Amino acid sequence: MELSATAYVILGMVRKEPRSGYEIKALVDNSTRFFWAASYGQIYPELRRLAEAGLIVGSERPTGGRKRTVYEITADGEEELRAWLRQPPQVLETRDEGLLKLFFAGALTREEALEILRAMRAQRLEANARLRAIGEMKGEMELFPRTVLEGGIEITEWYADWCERMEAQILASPEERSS
Amino acid sequence: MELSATAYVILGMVRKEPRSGYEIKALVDNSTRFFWAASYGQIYPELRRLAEAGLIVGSERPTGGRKRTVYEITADGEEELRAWLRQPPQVLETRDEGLLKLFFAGALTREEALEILRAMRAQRLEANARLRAIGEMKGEMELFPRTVLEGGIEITEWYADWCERMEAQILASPEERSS
DNA sequence: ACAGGCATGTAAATAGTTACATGATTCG
DNA sequence: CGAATCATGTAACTATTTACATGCCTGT
Repeated sequence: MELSATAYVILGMVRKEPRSGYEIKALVDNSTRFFWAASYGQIYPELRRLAEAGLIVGSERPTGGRKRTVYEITADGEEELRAWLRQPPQVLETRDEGLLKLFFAGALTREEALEILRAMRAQRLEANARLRAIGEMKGEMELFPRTVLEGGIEITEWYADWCERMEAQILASPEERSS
Repeated sequence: MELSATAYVILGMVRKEPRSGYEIKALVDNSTRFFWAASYGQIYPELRRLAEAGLIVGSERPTGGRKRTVYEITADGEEELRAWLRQPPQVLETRDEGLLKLFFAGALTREEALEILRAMRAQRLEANARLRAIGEMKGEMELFPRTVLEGGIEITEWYADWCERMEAQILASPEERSS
């Protein structure tokens, strides 16, 4: 079958209750997006493919007169999801423009380099605040989503702190010849 | 001009000394790949584009009879690189299949869920070992690359530790109803 | 002689984002 | 009434990976 990881995000999101594409997108944006994002351009076509493969089924559930299709997982879909969850995780990729810039910061003055660390710190603090807000918004959460959320809160905090420490460290080190 | 971040990786890599596409790829794989990867399929076409734009210049430097083109940065290229480095970093994305699986681990037995954490821990420890090996391989490094490398070592350690803590925590918590 | 590394490149496929289009409903 | 949100979708683009092809050079 060979589904993409994004397909499994969808399977996971409709496992507990039927959801529309729009709802899935909103859920992703408040949860997995920090380690696995998905856009409408992926979600809607993927919903169609999963329905064709018989892993989910759609049904019309209009809200008032507004057209709306919700999808729920089938027994095949649940089995497929579980089989995937049992495989050891492979993908682990990061695109971090801040670290990349810091890596090349020898081409800048020290003050400009410190600016990168400050911007990075602000990024982490912002992510941290958003994660905390999500935690407060939702009342009680299930064990695993909560664990992951709290991990996100901890790691963004750690990272912000690292930026602060490195700022101090670089400030204390002698300015190197840039070329 | 609108260059991709990957173009700046190349500019940064040829800033100090002329490099071939092959060397750039090897450098990336030993440094930025942990936060910004690049494949041959990106590097070679990008080298051509950058040369056309006058940001780098290529020259033939065969090794023995083996054809080899090395590229070095131009004054325009340096200015372009520095201008980019001064812009606040934007992109910050992660694709972490482990966290994604952990997020949905409620569909598994607790033992299977713990397996995910163990696999994640192994992933971080492996990354940590590779980073340490890189640090030992290279003798003395410049301030910023070294800072970034040490940050990578610290964070992979922190993460491996988190996995361990979470394993213990989940083991201690009562098994929830999976549906 | 052969394996492994050096070196360059491309085609095809996959993944993913962005921008746009459309239209209904709800709330102030 | 107008703005925001609900809702679905697609086209175009950009990014990126994978697999393949080619061939030389070095060391065993």
